[in-house]
Amino acid sequence: MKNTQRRAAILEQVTLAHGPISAEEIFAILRERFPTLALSTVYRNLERFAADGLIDRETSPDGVFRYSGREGHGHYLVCTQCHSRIRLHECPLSAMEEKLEEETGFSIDRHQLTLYGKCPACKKQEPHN
Amino acid sequence: MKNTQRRAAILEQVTLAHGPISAEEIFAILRERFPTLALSTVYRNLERFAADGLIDRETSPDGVFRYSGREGHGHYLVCTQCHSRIRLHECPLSAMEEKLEEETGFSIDRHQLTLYGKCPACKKQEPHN
DNA sequence: CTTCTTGCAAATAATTTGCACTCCA
DNA sequence: TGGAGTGCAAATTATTTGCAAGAAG
Repeated sequence: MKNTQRRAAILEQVTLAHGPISAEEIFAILRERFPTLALSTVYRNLERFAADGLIDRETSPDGVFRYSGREGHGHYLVCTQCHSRIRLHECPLSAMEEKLEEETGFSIDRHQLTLYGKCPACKKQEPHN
Repeated sequence: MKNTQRRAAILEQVTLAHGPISAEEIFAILRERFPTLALSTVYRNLERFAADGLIDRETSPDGVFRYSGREGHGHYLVCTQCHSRIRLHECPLSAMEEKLEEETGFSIDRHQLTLYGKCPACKKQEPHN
């Protein structure tokens, strides 16, 4: 894997991002620094990183791929209205996984958990209940 | 909401399905019974059902929307190789959710949890480790 | 009848791919 | 220099939408 400026910049954005980030979002950010950057380059690198296990890929509820760094496997609580996000620090699943592996014979290698709801600010805005 | 044959058949497939099922999959099944059925009709009805809370929509790891009936909120353990699926009967999150609502002020209304790994059969097939 | 549904075809949106050119090792 | 990396445009795939015709209440 060669080391190019764009490749490094893409990976940097993933790890810099506050939470899971999409190819388009990275593209928008890096376009300023690299005016000729192609969206396909972003996709190709992200897929590469994910295949090599450098980053994680997940699908957000709107059906878009989002990538996140591996600085600690994280789960999120996201607001369905304003998309604000809070990272959860505990992962209640590690324990459960072992038990499941025994019960089912599967070998589990990853899981995705995301919780959806309304953040305090958005709750206030709609008293239509 | 009017009651049409196709609408009923689509909903039936969702509830009949073993696990989360896609629009294309439903379309393929129902095409035999309704040769003129349009894929857009399947999508429109599924979206309608989901909006009305009749069924749940989630995104599978390949980025495709999959719909599932609400006969018991369920989580799955799916094989990344053969896509076989096992439904988990316990949901370790209800307890956690309450605590999180207090801590964060969010009101949580749904969550998605899926575990990925290799099923026993597929593990055997690849001793390339 | 009158409105909700549907089929069909065309429009979007996200992602992937082919190919010629560029740049790092 | 030689192959990995990139830009660009075109191809795919999943999903959505407009509109005229069909069926349900």
